[in-house]
Amino acid sequence: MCGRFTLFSSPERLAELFDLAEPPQLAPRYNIAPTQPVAIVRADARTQTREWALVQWGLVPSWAKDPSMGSRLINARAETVAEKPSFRAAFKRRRCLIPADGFYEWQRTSKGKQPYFVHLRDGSPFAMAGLWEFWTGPDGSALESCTILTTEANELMAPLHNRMPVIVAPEDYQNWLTIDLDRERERASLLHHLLRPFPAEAMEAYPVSTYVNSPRNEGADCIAPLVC
DNA sequence: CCAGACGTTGTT
DNA sequence: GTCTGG
DNA sequence: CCAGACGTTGTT
DNA sequence: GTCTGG
Repeated sequence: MCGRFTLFSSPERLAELFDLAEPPQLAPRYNIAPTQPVAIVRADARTQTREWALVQWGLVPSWAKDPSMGSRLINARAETVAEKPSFRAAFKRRRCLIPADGFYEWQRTSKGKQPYFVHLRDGSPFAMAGLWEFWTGPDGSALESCTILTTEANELMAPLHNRMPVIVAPEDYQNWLTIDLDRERERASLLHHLLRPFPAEAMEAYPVSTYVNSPRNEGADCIAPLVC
């Protein structure tokens, strides 16, 4: 699954990867946790352009009575996302990309839980597949939120965990962001095809200190290789 | 009909 | 043990 | 994901 | 909002 990740790549590099006119205003983050604000890239159907947004991690369905439901909807299974009541509306036309340059997974061992930092071999930032949603409170307050899609683990991840976030290849960004399943239902299979495990050969993982365990620890020490 | 759930993970 | 909050 | 709380009354 | 269970 994906319960923590990082985003410390330069705004210029992110603007280039996501083909955005303006670099996003983002400070480096090494321990992004559920309920915190996360940067997303989404398409504006009106203007046919991409935009950045900061939304809360943990999807709050539009029909939720209060926002507390979000803390339990930080991930959505790719296999069932099109059918689940909490996600299906967003899957049709509110998909997004969630920029990251790595994520954490905790391996369960006889000695407890060992965190690992997982990243691309070449160190590039990448995009996780996400959904976003909007919610309006009884008092008119507005909230935007998101969730990260998961799929089965690839060969690299399998020893650590049975699930991993969906990583979208750059050539698939446009389809993921812009297909409208209300108007083009036949393209659902194309979208589902994108939600496959990323190639293990392009990824790498190494153990890190349990310093990362607490969401209060936000420094670069989170990704320091564990010295035994 | 109304009430209550709506999710993922992991563990047993 | 289980739920909520970050 | 992990960390931290988990309760009521009354008083400041 | 929509579906399932009583």
